[in-house]
Order: sequence, then C-alpha cells, then structure tokens
Amino acid sequence: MTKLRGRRPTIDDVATEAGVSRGTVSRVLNGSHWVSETARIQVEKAIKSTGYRINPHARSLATSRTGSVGFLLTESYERFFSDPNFLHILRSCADALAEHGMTLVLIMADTLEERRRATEYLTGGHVDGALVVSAHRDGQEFMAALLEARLPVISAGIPLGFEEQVGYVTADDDGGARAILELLLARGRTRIAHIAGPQDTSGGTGRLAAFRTVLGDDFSDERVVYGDYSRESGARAMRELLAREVSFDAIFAGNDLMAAGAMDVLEEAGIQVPDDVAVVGFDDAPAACETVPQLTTVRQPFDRVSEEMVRLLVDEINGRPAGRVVIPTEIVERGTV
Amino acid sequence: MTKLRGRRPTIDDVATEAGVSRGTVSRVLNGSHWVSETARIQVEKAIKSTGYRINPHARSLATSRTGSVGFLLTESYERFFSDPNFLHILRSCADALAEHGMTLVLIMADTLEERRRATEYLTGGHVDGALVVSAHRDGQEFMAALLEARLPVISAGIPLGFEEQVGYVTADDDGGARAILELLLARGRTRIAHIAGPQDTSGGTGRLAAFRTVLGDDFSDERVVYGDYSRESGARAMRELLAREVSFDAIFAGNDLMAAGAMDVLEEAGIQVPDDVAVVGFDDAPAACETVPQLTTVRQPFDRVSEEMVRLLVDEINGRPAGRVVIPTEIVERGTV
DNA sequence: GCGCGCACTGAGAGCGCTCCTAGTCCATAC
DNA sequence: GTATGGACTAGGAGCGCTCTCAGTGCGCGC
Repeated sequence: MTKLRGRRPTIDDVATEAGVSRGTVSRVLNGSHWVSETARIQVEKAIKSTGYRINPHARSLATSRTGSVGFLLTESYERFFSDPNFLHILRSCADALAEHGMTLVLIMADTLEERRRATEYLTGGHVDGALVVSAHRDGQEFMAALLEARLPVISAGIPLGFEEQVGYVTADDDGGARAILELLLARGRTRIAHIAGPQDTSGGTGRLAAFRTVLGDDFSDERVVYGDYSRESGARAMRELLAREVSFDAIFAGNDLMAAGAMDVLEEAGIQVPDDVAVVGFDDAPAACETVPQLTTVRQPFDRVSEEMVRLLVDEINGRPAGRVVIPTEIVERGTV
Repeated sequence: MTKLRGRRPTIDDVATEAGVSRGTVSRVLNGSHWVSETARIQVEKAIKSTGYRINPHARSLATSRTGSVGFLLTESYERFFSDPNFLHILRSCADALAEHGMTLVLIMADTLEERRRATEYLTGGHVDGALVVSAHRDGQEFMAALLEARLPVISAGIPLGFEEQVGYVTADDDGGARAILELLLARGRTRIAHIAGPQDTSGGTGRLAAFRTVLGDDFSDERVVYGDYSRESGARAMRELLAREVSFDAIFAGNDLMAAGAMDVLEEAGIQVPDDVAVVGFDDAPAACETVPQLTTVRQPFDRVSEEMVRLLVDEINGRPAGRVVIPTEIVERGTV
C-alpha cells in the first residue's frame, strides 16, 4: 500500500499496514496462540491487501528448517521408471509430505558423479531429511555420509547394513511370503519353486528366507532361481528352471513383474496356469491384473508405507528417535492358484 | 578449531581460523578477484580444517538467488513415466543445470490440487526459474500465474498460447517433417497417410501442418487419423485407417511410439513393412530400434534441446531477455522405408 | 484499592551470508 | 618527501524472518 516500489512486500510491510508489530504478524503466520481476534483479522486483511508471501529463505535462516525433504533414489533411471512400485511410493510420499506442509525434492543418484552431488546437496543443508528408497545394498553405500552429517533418514525397506542406525518402514516380507506359501500348500501344491529377487535387497532375502522356513525339509536349492525384479529376468529364470528339469507344481515369484515374465514363458511352453502350475507373485502391482489369468499375489500397501515413512521422518526431524515399522500385507486371490 | 561446540562452522569461524575477515572468505568462496595468493591459501586451509560448508539459506537471503530451478511437469505421472522422451529431457536438464551449479527440483502437477501447490511453490521464491515441459495446452493454463509472478520460464516445445511471452526451445518440427516426407516422396511413395499427434501440442500441430504443406493438392483429410502419442493410440489409429478403406503406401506417424503401434496392427493385418507400406516416425526414441524392421525416423536431439533450455533460462534469470531456439533435426534411416 | 496473573504485544537480537565502502599498504612517479 | 593509484582487506549494513523477553493493560479476588 505504501512505498514498496516493485519490492516484494515483507513482514514489516504487513505489520505497518495492519498497525501491529512484526512479532504479531509472525505469530499469525505461524498459527501461534496469544493473538487477539482483532489483531488476527487486521493482519490477515493486510496480508491480502499487500499480497504478502513469506520469504522461505529468511524463514529457513531463522529456523534452520527448510521445509523440504529429499527423496533419494539410487536405482538407475530406467529401472526406476519401469517399476511402478517406485512411482507409487514417490507419489504417495509427495502427498503425505504435502499434508505436513513439506515439499519433496526428487534426487536421482545413479552415476558416481550424481551420487557425489547428491551427498553434497543433502548434507549441505538444503533439506531437513531424506527418504531413501534404494532397494539395493550398493545404493546404500553413501548412507554413511548422510548419517555422519546427522541428517534424519528413513529407508523404504530394511536398509541392509544399517538396520541399527536408520529408521525404516517395510512391508511384512516374512509374513506375506509365509501366508501365500501356506495358501499354496493348503491347495495341495507340494513342489513349490521360487524365483527369488536380488539378494542385496531386503525384500529379496526376506522372502527367500520365508520360503526356506516354510518348506522346511522340502526345501531344495534346485527349485530356487534368481531374478532382478524385472519382467525379463522372471522369464529368464523360468527358462532356467525348465531347463533344470526339476518337477514343480507352483511358482512363488519374488514380485509380480517376475511372475508375469514367468507366465509368459509357461505359456510359450504350453504349460497351463493354474491347472499344471500355480503362480503367485508379490506387490500387487498393475502387472498383476494384466496377466491371463490375473495373478494371485501379496499386496504391499505402499500408501501406508509412504505415510509411515513420512511420519517417522517428521518425528526424527523433530528430534524424536527414529522408529521401525513393519506394515502387514494382504493376500489378493485372483486366478493363478 | 575453537569454541564451536556442536555448532556448524560459519563463515566467521573460517575467517577467524584463517586470520582474515569475513569479506575475504566470502571473496574466496565466490571466486572473486582482489584476493592475495597467501590469503586465499589460508582461507582454503581454514575451510578444510573447520569442515565449513556454505549455508545455502543465508546465501539465498543475501543474494535472493536460490540456485535451484523447477522442472515442471503437467502430464499425468503415467504418461510421463511411460514416455522415454520426458525421461531423456529430465536427465539431460539435470546434467546441464549441474554444470551451472544449479539443482533441478522435479515438480509434478497433474491433479488440480498439485497444480495449486506447484504454483504456490514456484512463485513463492523457492526457485530461480522454471523449465516447463508440458506438451499439452491445458498443462499450460497456469503459465499465466508464473508469468505474473515474473518467474523466468523456458518451455520445451512451443508454448501454445504463450508464444510471445515465454522463451522456448523446440526441435524443428516443420523441417523434420518436411525432410522425412520428401524422403518418402523420393522413394516413390505417393499416397501417404498421417497419424497425427495431439493437436493441443506444438509437435502435433506442427507436423500435421508440414504434412499438409508438403502434400499440397494430394492432401486429403481421409488419410489423417489422430493419436495421443501412446503406442496403443497408434494401433487404434492404424485400425481406423484400415477400416476407412482408403489406399495408402506410406504412414507418417507423429512419433515413434505411435509408429510402433501402427506396425503392430499392420503385422496383424498381414501387411508388409516396408514392401507394402513404408512407415516413418518422429523422435528416434528407444522404441524405434525395437520394431521389426527398425524404424526410419526423425531424430530430436534432446540433449541439445535441454542444454539450450538451461542456457536460455540462466540467461533470463540473469536478466537477459528470453530467447527462442529451434534445433535442427536429423533423419535416421533404418529399415521401414 | 491493591496486587496478581492472564492475555496479548513490541522490539531487540540474532540466523549466516553478500555487498559496499572506507580504508590500509605499498610501489612508483614526480 | 609527498602525491597517486593499484591491490587488497575489514567490517558495517543489510537480506527477511523467528525467538525471546520485557512490557502493557485489564479483570478479578481479597
């Protein structure tokens, strides 16, 4: 209203306009108590009339809070963008953060140079904390750097090698795998094979471990093949299994994409699903509904995972100790068992 | 070295340590002249010994520069992640920005709520400028808000409706389309059909316009069908064209994905490529190498596009007027002509 | 009528930088 | 010896917030 020629209005302008002090405006801005009704109304009016917007850097400088958190991704771009799980988590984390008035900054750290820059950025004070969604162990190599900088970090999935030092949220790999295997057994499948996920991920090792436990004496290395969670790797694994000429009447794939790949190969080979062989996956990814018949699988509730991750991170940013949360999974029966 | 118990070292700590003043440290930090060799060495030593890291918010407050730019995306998540062009641009923009010491902040603004938040964020002083990569016109609706906030903006592709007010970088749709059509004509194809891209994108309209011009009197609405750049839409368009029972001996698809979709349908229909019908695309996306035979297409040099976008944006941030750049395309001959 | 405490407000002191200006120092010119 | 100017430096004045704390005013109980 007054002599702020071209300049962006500051909190002082608002204060002057409203006839109160800076402090009062700040209190209104931050929803603090101890502000009279009349003062609040005046300030709100002044904010509107001046077109005042808070200056995030001044606030950050004063509070040493940035209001944004890094979403750190150490997968390759291609893998990230081809795996709908990542996308799902990204999206729901962004939403959950927005609920807390925080912004997600996506940070891709695939190449070495990118990782260097990412570490620099994250530990340089640009963010209040980080969500790390790197499945693979090697992606976690620089977790140490983040920890050393005392940056609050929450991991999606168990951060192999940092279980003790980093809070995390994970779906119940063990419980989910047990449940779906019990289902298979209950339906009379006795010779179950496993297409295991990468063993440098907690999902990969956890589900394999559960497989081993449930099968007990029936467990045999011959019926385990490995993939990398991609559809192609599922197909490859399936071919390998067929080539081994071990008998099996069910496939437990480490995720849905690999299950779908396996089903492609089974179809080529003229093997009927579920009549000859039952197939189950993990995740309940979109791919689970695109197979014929649709895939029976274990749902990972990514929305809840994301929500919890954000909750834990906010806790840790506020100085409360990091938690560890395991989210229960749920079996989704469709047509492949 | 001294009494900074737990506190992060500041520029003053460095100054004390180096036995110089704050001003000198700042000059060293910003690569300014007028610093003696000895002073510089002392400061660098002190920076190392104190473990000093610049505080980005203090700097931002003082300079009113943030060092980060928004990469604004108004496509749906799914479309974005399934179109490799976007991925390519994202990646090379991030690289190009890093060269300038700037960080890319990915901002997805698909839903209405997200767009509101994105506008808020972008105009709130969090970024120095924005790269807008929204192909579709409706995605540009809130360009007006950015412009009003005087935020430097550069668009990838011609920003329909804002051609005059916003700088942009685009591949040469007209030249590329003409060139590939001339190639088709030179090879004796006379009845060329066009699977046009969405008409609310500059690529879609530009390539269609070139098609119309090159064909001249031979142009016929009957030989134009529309898609949305997705593979499925290319297949759909191809089916429609077949259903129309117009004769054609070549297909010019608005992009490679649609070309691939069209080829799927042609194969189903038992039509040989290129013997019966030639097919050409646009982009030189990965999909172009996955068709059989591989696709003859027009390469869009996305690396150069990204580089130029960043260059223009940096220019505009520094107060130099926004430019408009058209990047020449190049024909890639493979096996479908 | 006085004191007390509750509700609310104002303003100074930072937060950690950069920018600017006045200044110092020293070699050279006269 | 003094003036001149180039090379370099110190430190004050912001940038626009939040936090803290000392006030102020007023109703209420005794």
